[in-house]
Amino acid sequence: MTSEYSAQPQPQLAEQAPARERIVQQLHLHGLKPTHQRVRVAEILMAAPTHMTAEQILAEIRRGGERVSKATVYNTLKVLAQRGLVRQIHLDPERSVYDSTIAPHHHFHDLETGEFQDIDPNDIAFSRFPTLPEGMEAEAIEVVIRLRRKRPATESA
Amino acid sequence: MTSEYSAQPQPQLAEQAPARERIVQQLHLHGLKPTHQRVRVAEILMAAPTHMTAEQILAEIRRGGERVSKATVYNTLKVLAQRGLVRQIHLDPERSVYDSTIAPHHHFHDLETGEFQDIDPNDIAFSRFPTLPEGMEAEAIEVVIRLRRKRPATESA
DNA sequence: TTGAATGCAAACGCTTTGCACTCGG
DNA sequence: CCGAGTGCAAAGCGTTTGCATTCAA
Repeated sequence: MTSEYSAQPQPQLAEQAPARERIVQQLHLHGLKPTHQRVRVAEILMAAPTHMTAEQILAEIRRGGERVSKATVYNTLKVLAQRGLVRQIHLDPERSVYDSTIAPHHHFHDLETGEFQDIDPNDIAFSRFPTLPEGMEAEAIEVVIRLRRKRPATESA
Repeated sequence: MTSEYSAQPQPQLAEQAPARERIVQQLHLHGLKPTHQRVRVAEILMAAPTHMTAEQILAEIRRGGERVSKATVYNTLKVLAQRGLVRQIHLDPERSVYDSTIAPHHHFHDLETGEFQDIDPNDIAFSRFPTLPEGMEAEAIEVVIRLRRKRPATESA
């Protein structure tokens, strides 16, 4: 039950194992000092395509007995998002969710668990699309499909 | 520069003038005691298709010199949304926005002003759509087009 | 060494809640 | 009249900020 799946449009990464080193490199490349805390945050979020809240990441780090402050997690996530290493999404009413997949894509939103799941951008195409307001361009097109458990209906035919 | 436009799929309302009375009736029909404050909130939000935050509605009521508490505006909006008279949308990172159009539709989101604008559901159609997860059904399909002012690019051709 | 990053707690902005007072039917 | 609704202020929750301390280079 690993959470590895590789359907996302990512450049084929090298191996997964020396993840920490790749993270350190990426942070460097983006002008960020790879401190212990930053590496941990990035590592947890970017290990596989997922959607996590700041609190979840905080909990995950502390679960391993390591020290981090809430502020650092929030600040780190903000910086990672600013530098384009992760993406902050605003589809949850209560909190920000960070998405490790930065390429454009869409989401299923399970209304019962609150969880998000990626939809491959190739699985959605438009046959009709609105004219954009004068002088504007689309920075992003986001489709959210809010899901509910099908009510155990009467099976007719 | 009135904000009236009627492209929305609403049942053709009677006149617009005796709005207050219609509001009072609607509140009654939904089991809500039509107090002065509730009528004002509903009136402001439901006068025309718009998107407003609780603070904007509060300000609008007070602008007319009337008394309302912030709590009442929030509570009223919550109740109106629960009863299906308005719709609460969660596409803005900082706050809830209330939408007077309850029929399913989509949104333009102006990233510079933060404003939302409705997209007629007929202006969007899918030619490819993902399979929903087993046992789930789509409660809503929301498309958000995040807009940015086109940068005054070089006019080629 | 030394500026950048961290930790802690206080501050913040939006929203909800507790409780006494008031109002609508 | 009497319970539903209101107002106010305090509490809650997610997130940010100020400042002294610590750390990576």
